[in-house]
Amino acid sequence: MSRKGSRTTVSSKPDIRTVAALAKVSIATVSRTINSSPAVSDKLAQRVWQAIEQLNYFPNTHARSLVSGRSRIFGIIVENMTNPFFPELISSFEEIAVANGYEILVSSTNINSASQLTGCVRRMLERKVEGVAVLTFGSEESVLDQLAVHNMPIVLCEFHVDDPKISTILLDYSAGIHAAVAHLVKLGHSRIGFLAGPHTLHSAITRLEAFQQTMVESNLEVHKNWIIECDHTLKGGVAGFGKLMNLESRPTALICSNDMTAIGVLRAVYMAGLRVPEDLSVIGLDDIDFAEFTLPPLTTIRLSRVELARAAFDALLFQAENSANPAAPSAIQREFLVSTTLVVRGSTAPPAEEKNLQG
Amino acid sequence: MSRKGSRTTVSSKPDIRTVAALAKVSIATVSRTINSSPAVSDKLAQRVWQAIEQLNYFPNTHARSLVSGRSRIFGIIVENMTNPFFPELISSFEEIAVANGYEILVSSTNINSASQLTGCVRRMLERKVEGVAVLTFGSEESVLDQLAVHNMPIVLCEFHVDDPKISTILLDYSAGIHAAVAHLVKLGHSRIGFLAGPHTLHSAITRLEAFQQTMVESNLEVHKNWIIECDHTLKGGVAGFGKLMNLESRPTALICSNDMTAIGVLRAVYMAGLRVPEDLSVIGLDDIDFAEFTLPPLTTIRLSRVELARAAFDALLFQAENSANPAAPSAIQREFLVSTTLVVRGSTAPPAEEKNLQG
DNA sequence: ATGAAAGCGCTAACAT
DNA sequence: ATGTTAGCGCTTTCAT
Repeated sequence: MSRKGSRTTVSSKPDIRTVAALAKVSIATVSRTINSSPAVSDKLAQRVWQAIEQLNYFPNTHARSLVSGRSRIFGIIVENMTNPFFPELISSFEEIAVANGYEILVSSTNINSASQLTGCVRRMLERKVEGVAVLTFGSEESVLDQLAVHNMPIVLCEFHVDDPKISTILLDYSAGIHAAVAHLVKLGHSRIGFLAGPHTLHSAITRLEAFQQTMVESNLEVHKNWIIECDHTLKGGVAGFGKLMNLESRPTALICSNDMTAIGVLRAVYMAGLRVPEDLSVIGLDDIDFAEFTLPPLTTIRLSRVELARAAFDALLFQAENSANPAAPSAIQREFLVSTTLVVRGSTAPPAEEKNLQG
Repeated sequence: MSRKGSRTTVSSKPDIRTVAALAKVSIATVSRTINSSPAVSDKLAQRVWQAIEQLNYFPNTHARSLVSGRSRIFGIIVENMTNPFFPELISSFEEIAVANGYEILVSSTNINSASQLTGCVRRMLERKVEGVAVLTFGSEESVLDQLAVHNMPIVLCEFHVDDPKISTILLDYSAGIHAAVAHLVKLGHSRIGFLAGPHTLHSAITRLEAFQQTMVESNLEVHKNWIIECDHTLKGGVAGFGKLMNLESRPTALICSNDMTAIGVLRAVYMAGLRVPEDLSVIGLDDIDFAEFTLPPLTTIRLSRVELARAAFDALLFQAENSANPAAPSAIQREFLVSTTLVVRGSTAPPAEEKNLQG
């Protein structure tokens, strides 16, 4: 037993045998105690816990995983960390996972790069994750194929896959977009444009379609020129607004496929010498933390990260428990719904009476 | 039941024995091949790789970790995911780690909550991480003690700890802050304020001290009233500017302890009906991705996430290799330096007095 | 209710 | 250069 400075060092790492010896029980009893098996008497359990505490013992998860076949790790794949939506989502997912005794393995590599994708899948497989949340919002075909081959439980957004191991989270964009359009109409807008996400992204298409349908239902005209494909980035928003400025006839309000695009628009409007919301009303989608602090504060359609993370985790946990327990045979929940709500802030106002964008 | 009797089907997950059987070699040869041991003949190695590919085999990291004592996981602890600096930092760290065959275990729990802290340390210990990067920038005493007890290799920022297992990353704030002050002076400013971070944070104090020293060196007066303690958040920036507005005599330029504070100031200035940079020049610190897209684009002192992540990873890897290899005895690098540079954008300009401004 | 013992899939010592 | 074998620390039958 050595001592170093003021800090006492643990002599050597205790294992389950050390604990068993100190508690004067078998290692099986220690294992049962750790795993809260009801088959341990209070008396022994207490002795074991005391020994564990005294030795500062932590079970080795690698050994546990190896023998039990359960790693207690979920993978989570996102495309792009530069959009704060994803860190926020991961953070929520992590919190829920940890609260449930799970660890997460994050992969944020570019899904469209074949080599990176293979590496990402490989990491998941090697670490023996029990399931993967593919939160790339619709650019996941390739990763899906690779994972599905290995019979991996998966949860993804937007669309259904006919595989009992794959669950789906449906995002109710319509509700939020409907509220957004209604909000604009109430303010007096009828000339409403939409800055869409990349058409290669399922979710971007779904959002656009929800907008179009809402417009039709609201008896509002959808100008083709006012629907512009952007790429869900700040720069994309700037570029999208640029295209709009080149038009002769322009909308008085703009709904953006995500907040990053909307924030880019905010900036581009400012650089153009115009003002939000006086000259143009802008609505985002996501409600990232920053949205509250833009100039002006962004009116946006909230897509709850917590709800989404919860749904993803539940889906995966159901699958994992199901796989682990042969008793529970089939009918597990494989579809989850996440709602959206409008959050009104300062980037929307009635349209200018006299002048509009062509001031 | 016999050990591996009916394990002939390709459908069930292949293990090292399956590969060995198919390649007609021993499992040791398979293991050596996987680990690129030079002691395997090309001929056998090729047979093994072929079998691996054919079977779609992935080694089980839990088994590897268990027997080798090397988990190939590094922990990373950050305080607060709402500041984009940290996701960006984690992302860089992850990329470097993965490129080097490591996985990362992120913990973003609140370090000041004792229970959360214990949980976080426990996770690191249970998953047997080989080292932990404590990137909380100076509020880490408690986590440090808990980890150090377990003789865990650690890397942290700002300050030295007299422990061979603990490495330090020194951040050269002075360089960047010096450049920032020089930039302001050149523009004609002499009335420069500083929105500091929380005084409980080592890095915040270091930043403030660097500012004060730079001011003295530049023969500029440091007004006590112009040094305001904020909390490194957007809201903190808003509040900090509010305090400044209550002063009779105000600075014409403001350096903020981080970008979030600066962005908060940008917003508060706008809400107060004033303008950046005409009425107030603002400089941030970090250069988060968003800084380029604020209104106006933020002049800021860049603290490279990539450099920082690289330093943290290297420090940990040195320690891990050192621990694993008894041959390499002592003198490993335990100090790393990360530089800062000024990035001039649109939030700085000559002070109003020097310009011919209308109204 | 408790313990003894058999591995989980792999690496590393030791043999050859 | 290749194979044999003994565990890594734990969970889980199977006995008792």
